Amino acid sequence: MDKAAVLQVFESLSSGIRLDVFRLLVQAGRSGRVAGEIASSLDIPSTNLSFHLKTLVQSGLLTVEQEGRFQRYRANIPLMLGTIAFLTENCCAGHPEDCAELRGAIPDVDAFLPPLECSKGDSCS
Amino acid sequence: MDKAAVLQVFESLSSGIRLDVFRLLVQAGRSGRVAGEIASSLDIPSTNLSFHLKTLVQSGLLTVEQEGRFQRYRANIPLMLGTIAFLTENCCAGHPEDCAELRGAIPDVDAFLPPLECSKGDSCS
DNA sequence: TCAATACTTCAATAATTGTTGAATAATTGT
DNA sequence: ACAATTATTCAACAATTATTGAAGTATTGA
Repeated sequence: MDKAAVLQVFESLSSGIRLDVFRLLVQAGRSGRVAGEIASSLDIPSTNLSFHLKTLVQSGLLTVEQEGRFQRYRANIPLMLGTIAFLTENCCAGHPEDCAELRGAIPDVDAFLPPLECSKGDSCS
Repeated sequence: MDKAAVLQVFESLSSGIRLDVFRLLVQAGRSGRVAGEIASSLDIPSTNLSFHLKTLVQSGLLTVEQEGRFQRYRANIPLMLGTIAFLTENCCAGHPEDCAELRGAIPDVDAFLPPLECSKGDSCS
């Protein structure tokens, strides 16, 4: 897995619609969903959904299989997890355990989030 | 960690420059790097780098700390890993082991990548 | 205090992405 | 064969993101 592949994965998850689609399909598991089901679940015009599905298939995060006149989409979870492996490669100069530890047990992530972003004009520092 | 936060993480890694910056800092570990070091390592104009660093800090993937006139950036690895936790929530309708298994041991991911994308006009099917 | 250094902000512009409706292709049931 | 269904492609347009150079802020060392 090279940089270009990883970049495609992130690009393909960097849209609210595509993130919703991927999550829906992760939850659907092996049975996946056909395009029309996705469109009605998420209330997205089919023409726009097609655009986003294409992006997700190109990155490899989704697979498609034809079923008569339906197209069945499924999530590719291993690719997702492998993307993290790429990011944590050669981790932590001299303290590789900083990554290793974390790969096993995923902690309470909220503690690592930054404070809420101050939006336009309001004086919070 | 909610959808908006996860989306920001993916948006902030969906640029080649930002992906390079994050990887550089993952490898740097606890010592991080100051902005100027990042700029010269990756050969990016400082004004453009600033733009990308801001994006990464806002998503939480990087932290900044002032050091005299320098700004020291560090990668936030737990946030990265937590993002995956979010994606694999409620996984795999009836077969949760599909995710659970994979969370522990990360497989040969290349096997899950799609065939090379055919670019404009060339007849490969 | 003054000049040099480190970095960021701003405004203009360039480049890329997302959305829509109309047209198209493929498949099924009658 | 025909009409209905499922989904995709295309071209126009809208919206968002990225890049640059000039100007600005803050810190340091002389």
